[in-house]
Amino acid sequence: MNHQFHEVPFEKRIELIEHLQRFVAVEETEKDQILSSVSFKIVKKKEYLLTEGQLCTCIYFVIRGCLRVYLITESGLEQITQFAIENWWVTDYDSFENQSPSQFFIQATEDSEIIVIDKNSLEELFNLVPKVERYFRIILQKNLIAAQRRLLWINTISSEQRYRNFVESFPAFVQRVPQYMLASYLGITPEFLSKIRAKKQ
Amino acid sequence: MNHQFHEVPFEKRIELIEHLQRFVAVEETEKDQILSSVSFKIVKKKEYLLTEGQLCTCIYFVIRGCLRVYLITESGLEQITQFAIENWWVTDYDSFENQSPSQFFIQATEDSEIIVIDKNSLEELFNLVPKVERYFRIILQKNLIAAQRRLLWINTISSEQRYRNFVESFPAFVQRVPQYMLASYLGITPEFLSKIRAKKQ
DNA sequence: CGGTCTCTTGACGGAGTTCAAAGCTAGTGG
DNA sequence: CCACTAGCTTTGAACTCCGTCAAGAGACCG
Repeated sequence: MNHQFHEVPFEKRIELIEHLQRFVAVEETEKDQILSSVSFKIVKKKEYLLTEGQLCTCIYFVIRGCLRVYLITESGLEQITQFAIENWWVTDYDSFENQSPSQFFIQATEDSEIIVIDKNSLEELFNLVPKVERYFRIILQKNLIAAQRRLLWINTISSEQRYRNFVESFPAFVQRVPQYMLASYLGITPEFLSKIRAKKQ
Repeated sequence: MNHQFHEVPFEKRIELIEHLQRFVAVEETEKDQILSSVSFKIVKKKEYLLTEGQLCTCIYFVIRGCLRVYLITESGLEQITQFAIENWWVTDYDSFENQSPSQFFIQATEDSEIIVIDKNSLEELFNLVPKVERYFRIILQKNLIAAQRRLLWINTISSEQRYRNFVESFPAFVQRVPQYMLASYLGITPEFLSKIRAKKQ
């Protein structure tokens, strides 16, 4: 059995609720409503939460571990578009919202613990606890700011500077993924990333 | 008098409410609450809604016309990050949410008619009419999908293809802005865009 | 240990930039 | 309403960053 669905173990509940509390004030009764709408999943390194062609019916919250989102380009290469580590939400919003086949893969790059909400549960939850909808509005806003900042960086600074900025911003994260994945995420070839590193600053 | 604030003229109300109706079902009493929270503004070509260093306290909805969002890079060049035409919302979400000084300019590239909501009014409106918060969650989700798609394009297809895709997707829009702005938005030099065009397909 | 996956290094090529100059176009004032 | 000017677009030559290809060196896992 690769994929395991559970009730959310007690000690894991804290992580999700704590994250919600950072942005909205959640009351006890609401916590129960939230936790009964979500499930818990353990994925081993290299297992998939989503593959190309599937409908993406769920949204994922990383408790422990790391996920990557990527697609296969026309020329057959993996292009990584996102990573998700602890306290990050991730899904293919396009497929999730429009119930259209996804072009992406979502794969664990480490053994990971994930909270899962499916689309229907989430919509019910939005109606039941409007604060959750506010929370997601805020999360989406933050994701949008981050995506726009990445777009800006691509157009204004060199690949070398982008790599160095990234390492400075997320030093711990750089240790956790192989260089060829980092290169793909940064939009450069592994060879060129290697040459940048060889320059030793 | 450059900037004019008004009650929203009756015939303009329709545009905003119609856009809301595409995503959430708004009732008559809610329409009134929404419309009393917003104001209306006319900006002439080249006028600014936001300049670098200001706090971005408002969010803008374009009724007629076109806005561009840009910043000045370290090397002193204008880098355009977004355009907004009819039925698009635009703001600097970073400055708007965190009340930090903006690094962006928001400028009209045509004479434009704009609906304006300031941050406080919007937050009141979210509490008063939760459907509006749902609407903005959906709008943010769409913006995020678009931004992620742009990021993907930059990493997977050539500048020439990106330009041709853009022209095919937004043929009318290409007529409305000068080429050097389009080049900036696409992340290429005006010279290179000119050379692409000279190739005649 | 053996094989596959990952990282490094070098030679070469091409997409896109920079700089400079000339041709156009559109807005402005007289 | 025309002329003038400032701003926009085009063209070309030289250059640069980064990708491609190829081959070898490490590193990790069964």
